[in-house]
Amino acid sequence: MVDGFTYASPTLTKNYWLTHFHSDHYGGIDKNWNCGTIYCSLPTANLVHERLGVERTFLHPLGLNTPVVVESMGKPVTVTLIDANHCPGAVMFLFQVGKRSVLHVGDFRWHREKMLSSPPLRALSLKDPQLDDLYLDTTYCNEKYTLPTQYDAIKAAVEYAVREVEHAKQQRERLLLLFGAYTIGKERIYLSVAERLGMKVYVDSQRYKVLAALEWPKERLAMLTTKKEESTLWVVQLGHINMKAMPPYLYNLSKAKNPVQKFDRVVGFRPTGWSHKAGGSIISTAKRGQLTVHSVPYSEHSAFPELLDCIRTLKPKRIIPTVSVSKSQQQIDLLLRHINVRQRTLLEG
DNA sequence: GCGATCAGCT
DNA sequence: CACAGCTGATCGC
Repeated sequence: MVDGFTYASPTLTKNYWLTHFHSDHYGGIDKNWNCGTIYCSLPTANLVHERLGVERTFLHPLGLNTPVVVESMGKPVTVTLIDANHCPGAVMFLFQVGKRSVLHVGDFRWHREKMLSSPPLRALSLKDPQLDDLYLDTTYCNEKYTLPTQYDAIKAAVEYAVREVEHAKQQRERLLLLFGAYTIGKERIYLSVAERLGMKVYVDSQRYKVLAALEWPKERLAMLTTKKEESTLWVVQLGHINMKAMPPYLYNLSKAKNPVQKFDRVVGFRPTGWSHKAGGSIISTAKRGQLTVHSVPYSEHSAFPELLDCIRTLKPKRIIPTVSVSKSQQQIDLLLRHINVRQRTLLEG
């Protein structure tokens, strides 16, 4: 049972698998969990314990790229965790039972070089026949979802941030940079900007606790501060990066009766794959008075061309979509149609 | 007044 | 609309 905790029951199975710590995947886990062992990565296990109150005895963290054997329903199952290139701690599960192999990607952003650097996955890509079942993150399973690489999206965001800071310096403006993020996810974009600008990153104490649970190297954790005065680069929830929620950030947010203006301009960065328009520049910008919002098409899900490369590489016998399951058949048809068109083109060419 | 659950919103 | 939540209303205690 992968990411299916709302269906959990002690009679069903004792082995549960959690791909990553996002609420739509861990739903069903709470502090009273007692249905069996939850296997996951170490960062995910830390968060399930600290944020959801599950006892460590129920949590079984596993390392990456190292096959382990778990007894399930009287049969030995070999399982390998592979980095999913999604949020911190996110993994894919490769299950092998006898001759049968199943890959559940959880949520993932396919990256050919990164993923084939995992020995078990590279071995799988070289075998023939390869994979029986592929449980696929079909979030962007449509031709219209072509996204820039994460590298290019981050590069664009860094350039915009540098330009904003230089402009503010010339104008002697007090500038606040805001970066939207989920509970976990979207860290690379604000860490890259902070590194380039030589700034610390302000996070509130709750977010600091979460990020401190991710087993980061200490130099990366040391880029963070929980004191607002120590940085003008702040991380806030994604829902605050809009014209309605940003005005309060111009002012002192304390409970003081008379708010004191602290900044002349607030510039928010909104990292989301949904904002992307084909053609034109990578980042789109909206301005109103002292507020600016830069939408950055930075995604932690695979774009459509990446999904095609994934299935061409792994050649699964069967694909099972895990996102917007109501249109699952159309999603598979679309993938297969593109694969077939490409194969025909190659043959004719 | 508290937590759990759910509709509504972004 | 999707994702990954957050806010506010309602319910049970």
